[in-house]
Amino acid sequence: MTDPAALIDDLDARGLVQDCTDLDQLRARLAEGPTTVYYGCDPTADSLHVGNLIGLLVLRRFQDAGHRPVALAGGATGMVGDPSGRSEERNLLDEATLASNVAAIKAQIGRIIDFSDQPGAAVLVDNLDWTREVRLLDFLRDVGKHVTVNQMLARESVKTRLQSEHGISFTEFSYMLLQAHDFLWLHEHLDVELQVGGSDQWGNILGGVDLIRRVRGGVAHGFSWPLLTAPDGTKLGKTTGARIWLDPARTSPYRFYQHWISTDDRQVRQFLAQFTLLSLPEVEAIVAEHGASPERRQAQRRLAHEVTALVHGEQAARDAAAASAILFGAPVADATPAALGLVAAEVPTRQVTRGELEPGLDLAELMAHDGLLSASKSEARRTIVQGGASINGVPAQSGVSVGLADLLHDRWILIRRGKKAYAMVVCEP
RNA sequence: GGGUCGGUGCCCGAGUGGCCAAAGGGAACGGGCUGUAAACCCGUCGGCAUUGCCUUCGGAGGUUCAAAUCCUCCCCGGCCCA
Repeated sequence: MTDPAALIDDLDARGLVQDCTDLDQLRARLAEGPTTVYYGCDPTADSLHVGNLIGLLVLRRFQDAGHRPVALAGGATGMVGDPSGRSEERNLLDEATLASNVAAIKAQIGRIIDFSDQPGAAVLVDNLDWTREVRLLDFLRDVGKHVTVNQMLARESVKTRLQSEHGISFTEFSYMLLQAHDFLWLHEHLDVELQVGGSDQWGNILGGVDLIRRVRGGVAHGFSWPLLTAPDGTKLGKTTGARIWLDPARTSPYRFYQHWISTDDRQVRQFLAQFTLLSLPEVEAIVAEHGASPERRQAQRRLAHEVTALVHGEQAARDAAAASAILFGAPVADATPAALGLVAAEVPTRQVTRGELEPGLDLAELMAHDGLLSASKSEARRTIVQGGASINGVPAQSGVSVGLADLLHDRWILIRRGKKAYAMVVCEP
């Protein structure tokens, strides 16, 4: 992508531009030469999730186009809590938790963006570094004076919360000022001229753009991409537990891969464009091929491979694909030891000894153990009663146990719940 | 600070002394149909246990044979007033 202006067109064509301060002005600025872009995420957990992946990939696209990305881990803003997209006040995290979260997140960001020591190399910052020492009076005078409460109240996220019975604390209300201050600081110290974020961040981004103009008389840009939606276009219930994490300890590469495999036809083009680094012509070719025979799920397979490789590496993506082929393909009983070993590495496992297996282990007990496949024993039992559980591919009856006789190749037992959830019992010889 | 309304299961929300593990909706989960899809249909949806038992309705006490429902105090929030 040698033509700098092409970057914006590319982002636009990928459906990544929802709002922009001034698209033409931004194009013109990018045409002048390399700039510095920033994207931030708050360390609310010890891992990022796929929602953050879009932002990291946008930074990556800028980096690939010759610009310098700044990734911000919000050690300070995380202490306050962003009210955007939230119907209720957040629980505050303590400083130690936040610090370890920031460390974990930094590692994940490093896998998507290149921080190596080269000209124009990416920078990773933590806003706690410059926010911790800010004194309250200075902040009120230097930042607060430039913003009217009238504007702040007009914010959609604030309005919603004002109308809700939970209200909004001053802490969260102040969040937008902190983020605006971040942009200002980055503008002054790292020459950041552009902030990007999901559309829920649009108000916060504009706050920073305004602040920079008022305080420095400087020009800064911002744009946002649309938030992920459900296949039918409705809002995604993001508070539900269905989050897909980048941390392999939270979401195994196999589960991660499967998440993308399950993509709805209606969204597969969008996801290929937004979650992979494939060129748009490639994406269109894949989509066209998929359209010709959707039942083959070629687009989903490619999507799953690309994203898994980006986050977990090429080998992990291949292993996940191989494991999927076994679990959704040939009868389990025919699987080779090598294949089963691969599966065992990709799905949740339970180690047992021959001694434990000898008298037989209750299936429901096994499925519920440490949440292996079910949240509770009752839930596991229900699944079994409903015919949703199987041992080595054979539907399980209520009350059955697994024992030494079930071992495949004298080592493994494959348990399935429903159509997609697998776990492996591993018996060390 | 005063008045007033409210805090129910993952979420929303009914319930105002026993028939309440608690209506209804959403989410989620299992089955059917399929393409590891969508839509649709059926079922499940606090926990443990083979009729049953245990823990839940902001928190702590109390009244009662019996409380999510009544009383007291406390915590949290909305609205109005100051």
